[in-house]
Amino acid sequence: MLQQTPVNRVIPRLAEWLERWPTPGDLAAVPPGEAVRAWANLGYPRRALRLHAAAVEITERHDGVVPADVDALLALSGIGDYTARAVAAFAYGLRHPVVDTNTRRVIARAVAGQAEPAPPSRTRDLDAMSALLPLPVSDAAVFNAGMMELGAVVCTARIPRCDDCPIRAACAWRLADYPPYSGPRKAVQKKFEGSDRKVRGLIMAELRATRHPVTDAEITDLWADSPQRDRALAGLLSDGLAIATAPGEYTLPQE
DNA sequence: TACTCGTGGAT
DNA sequence: TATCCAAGAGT
Repeated sequence: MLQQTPVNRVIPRLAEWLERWPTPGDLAAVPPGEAVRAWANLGYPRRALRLHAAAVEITERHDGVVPADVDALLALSGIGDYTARAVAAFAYGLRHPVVDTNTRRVIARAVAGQAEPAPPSRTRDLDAMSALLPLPVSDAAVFNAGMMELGAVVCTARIPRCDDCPIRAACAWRLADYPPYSGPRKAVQKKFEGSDRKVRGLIMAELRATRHPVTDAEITDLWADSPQRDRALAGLLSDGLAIATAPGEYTLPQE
């Protein structure tokens, strides 16, 4: 849920989710569409599908217990470099570097003296964090969490609160008098209004809103541009977020 | 590598 | 109002 989604938006949804499905086996026992429906408006609904798939994989391959091994975690659906190490470090207390967008920014500023991090690089990011990680196992997990929290609360992207920063005296960016970012510009995010994402979101909201099949006519009412509408629906079918139960009738995936 | 994938709060 | 950007992953 936290992948590309602010923590405060996740918290209430996570609470509902864990009450309904306390274990991977509980989630694996329901159709994937139920996970997509409960995902509600968290965004990127493919994550719900992958989380359900991971629950099935954990149930079948790991006796229903979330693995602690990073490679075993990486093999699960929807679990990548960040999430695998976050689970190993925060759920199991193991000593692994955990690098998210906040950590990358703190390292860029406090260590490298740059206003913004370079584009994410698995090798460079993990190496940089490994070099900072305390040796004691119990300290490592706290440090991982502390770097993320510092970036999320104090060393923020837009307006960093340097006056409140506990490491301001040692910050390389501050010591260099806040030089502006000079590296490669990150790709600008495309406009959401009028985008395929917008149309996919409209169709998904319709599918979530009812347990009856949604018809072509209802989907047509959602968006006027038919090529774009067709493209969005085809994409959802291809992703497995929607299935055709009959010609011109669609639901969330039922198995 | 570059692109795609939702949604909504903050500025 | 428009832009930014958020505990990334898959292809």
